[in-house]
Amino acid sequence: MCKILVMEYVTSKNEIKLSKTDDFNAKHILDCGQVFRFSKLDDKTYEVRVGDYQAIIREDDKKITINCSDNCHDTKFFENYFDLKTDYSLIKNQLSKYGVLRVAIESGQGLRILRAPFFETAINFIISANNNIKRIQLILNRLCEQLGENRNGYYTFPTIEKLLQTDESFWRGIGAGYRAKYLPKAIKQLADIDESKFEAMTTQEVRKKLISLAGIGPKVADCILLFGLQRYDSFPVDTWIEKLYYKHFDKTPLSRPQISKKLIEKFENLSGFAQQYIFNYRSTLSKTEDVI
DNA sequence: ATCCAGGCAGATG
DNA sequence: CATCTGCATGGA
Repeated sequence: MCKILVMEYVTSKNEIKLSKTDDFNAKHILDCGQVFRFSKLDDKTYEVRVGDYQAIIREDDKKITINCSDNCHDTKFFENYFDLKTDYSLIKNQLSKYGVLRVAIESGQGLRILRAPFFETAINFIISANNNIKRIQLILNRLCEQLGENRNGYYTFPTIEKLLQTDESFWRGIGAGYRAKYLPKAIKQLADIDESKFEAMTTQEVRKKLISLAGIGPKVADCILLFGLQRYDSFPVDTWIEKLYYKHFDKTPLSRPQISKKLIEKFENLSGFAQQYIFNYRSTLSKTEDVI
């Protein structure tokens, strides 16, 4: 048993228990487009899969329980994945000074940015381009069913070795569409990257490197930076963020990279967190609404 | 049936 | 530098 200062939680074997808190909400964590391999099992239970591992999250009246799959051996992987040592009350306080964010923060209580593995995140977001979340999930589930391992109840994410063997027709076959033609190339390029070299690089330098890879442009790079490399001075701007920007920030037309730049100047090192609260707020957009 | 989704690559001003 | 076009697929 161990006890941590910030968000109180205890661990034993493969289980994490935290008292009911405003800083952990499975729906908000999973349902805001940073991760795609998850399922809602019932009203109080979610399952999330990442790499070789799986976790079951149960939200009871007074506590939240995270059960990690046996192959985790302990709870360390998911303690890190859910970033349990980061104090979100601090982040929320800082961001609340921006009036426009208050409602988004309030409605996104318990949202957390995951510390997802770099390689898997890169593949996920190459597939995400000009796609929708449902279909991204569909494609990734097919990928794992075909190339991952069946661990009695869930499929793992394929190894790099397996992915290096894929060709364009494989990706077409699982519904990746036109993204199929650059996925095999991107996988080879990603496999050649030594992630530890990023540590000495600025966010802009890493971003430039990512954009040089097949199928990765500014937006996908920003998602990889934020979710896979914990670069919180990133602000991915997709169609939803663009609409919300015009609705809540400024009507003046700008390109997406310009919107991103402007919002990073505003939110600085908390840009990524601000971005997720805003993205989580996208459900408030009605489909017929005229946004410009 | 038409539109759209966590956009990118390549071509053209 | 900015802007324009083609691109696969499945759900609404």
